Amino acid sequence: MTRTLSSEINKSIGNKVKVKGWVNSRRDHGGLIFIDIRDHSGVTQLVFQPDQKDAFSLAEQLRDEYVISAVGTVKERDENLKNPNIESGNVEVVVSELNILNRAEPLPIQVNSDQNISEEIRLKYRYLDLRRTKMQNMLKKRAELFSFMRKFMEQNEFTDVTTPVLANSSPEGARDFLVPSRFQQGNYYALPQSPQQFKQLLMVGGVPRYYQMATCFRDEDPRADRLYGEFYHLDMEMSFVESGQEVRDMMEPLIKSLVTDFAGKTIAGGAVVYMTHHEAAEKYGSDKPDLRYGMELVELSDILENTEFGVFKNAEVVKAICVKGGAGLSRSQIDSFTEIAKKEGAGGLAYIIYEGGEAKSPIAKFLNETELSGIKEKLGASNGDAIFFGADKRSLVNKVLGKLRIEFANHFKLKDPNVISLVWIIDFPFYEWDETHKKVDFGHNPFSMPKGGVEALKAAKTDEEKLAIVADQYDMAMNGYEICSGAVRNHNPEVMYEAFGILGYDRSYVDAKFGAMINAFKYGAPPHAGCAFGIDRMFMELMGETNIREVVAFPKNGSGVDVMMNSPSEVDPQQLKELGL
RNA sequence: GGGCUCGUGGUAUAGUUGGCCUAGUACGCCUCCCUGUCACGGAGGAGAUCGCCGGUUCGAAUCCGGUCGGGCCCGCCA
Repeated sequence: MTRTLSSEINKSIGNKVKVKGWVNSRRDHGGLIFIDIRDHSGVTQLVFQPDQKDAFSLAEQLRDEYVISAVGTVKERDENLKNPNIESGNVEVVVSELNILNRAEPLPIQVNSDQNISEEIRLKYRYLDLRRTKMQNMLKKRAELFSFMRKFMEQNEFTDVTTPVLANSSPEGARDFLVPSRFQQGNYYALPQSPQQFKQLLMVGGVPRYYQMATCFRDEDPRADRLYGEFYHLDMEMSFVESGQEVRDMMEPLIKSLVTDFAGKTIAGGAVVYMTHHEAAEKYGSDKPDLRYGMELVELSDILENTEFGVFKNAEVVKAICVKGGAGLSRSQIDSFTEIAKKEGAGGLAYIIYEGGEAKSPIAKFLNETELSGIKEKLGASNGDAIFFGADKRSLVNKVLGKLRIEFANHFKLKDPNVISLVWIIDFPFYEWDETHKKVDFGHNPFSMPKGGVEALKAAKTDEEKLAIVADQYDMAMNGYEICSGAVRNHNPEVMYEAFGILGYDRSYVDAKFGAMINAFKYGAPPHAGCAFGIDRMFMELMGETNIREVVAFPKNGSGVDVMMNSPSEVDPQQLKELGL
């Protein structure tokens, strides 16, 4: 007699079976006891009758979450006793022999109900939380995802290479986790923020196509879409590639297939959209736009060229978005959107509401007829809609309206959960303006290749010219989240020196910080490019979750604490002594 | 580092313009009854100094100050 799973029990009518699992619920009728036994595959009803005296009296002791094994005969239920709500509802196991494998105290959280439980408690008792069906499915689905991605990479002849977890601190980027060295006291390893340098060195090492399900470590404040501490990249790199297009063409089929085949959802507009970084900022006020809904930012400079309205007249740019059905917003709702705009840095939030054939607006009296009709026409507004304005510096207007666009989409529930928006954002600026230090600095990582190569770098003299340089660098946005970042890498030491030189760093700085890479590039580095997908975030979106901790077995909380394991924790002084600390 | 917000039996919550609160409800837990339930049902019961400290007041879950913890956001995340 073999062990039978709940999901298989329907096939065993008339057979003697052994089932093992947890007591999901009990219904003790005095002279008849029902126990729902749960295993990873589902739930089965066990019946205990008084004629099986030993089993029956033992069954009276059962409580929720006791671990049991039972031997009995699978019986088809009478028609009126079938339960269509569970997979095994047509049968039940009439038990002749019961074993209590382990008892359980009353659980701090109920596993067999859908009651809301605070995340704090769930994380503290994660091992119980994971028993819930939803979490069981999540774990299975996540394993499926990893397998799905691996198969794709293997089919395309990528070589899985594991890279060190004890690595070096990177000079740019996020805060590192440091590991003190026992041999070299006073020196530290750092856990890698990504295998960036290793994978580029693999290219130099003659690996044509590399990939890895890489653990990345960053000691930065978490968010709902950002795990604390560690997360997973689908990291890949290809050699003898000179354009980002080759990387995107390689990976795009995987992502599309993840949306349709793996998640069973639809791609917004049926295809992956291409957009430059500049266009994304101007049309959507974001470098990771969600294209499941419209509300594009529309520039009104031409219409308002000669406006008398001071706020518009003095602004660098005036843009607006049209909110369909926005006329239905209440005064207090508009106020709360105004608050959001102010929080983003706007002075206020001007609007026009089209209602009953009229344009109602606190600013209408400052605009003439031509301007009013021009605005309405250009935004495509009609009765029942509302237009919201941004008038300020261009970057601020884009940011504010971009944020409002998302807020309105949430308010009007425009994000279809069955549709996934995929956008490649290309042509990222090579440098960015660092407002904190009032200087030009690297926007992303310093390893990208500027379009136009070393000549483009040498030609740029002013800050403005430097900021206009574009990198062959690209992101993919999924439903408004950045899920991938990649670039054609800079494999030429001279370009590397020049890229840093422009920012005022001399050769010795580059040699000191990126010695291994610079050295390697001197010995025949092939041109190469690649990218990395944030697996956890992508999985979250594919599963329709809004909190990334929902799709990870054992996440840290917002303070970087594992409340179940109690880490981080103090260590034995002897351990510190060995490390010279 | 900053902003917003939450903290009430094991769990989820009501109460939060001070007194009708001796803190209500649901699930869970305990005892008893029950041979067809499947969110079983019925009867009874235990369990909370309302995160913590201090203050205001005749009176504080409720107001004030501080503190601890959670969540969301800004900064940060090459």
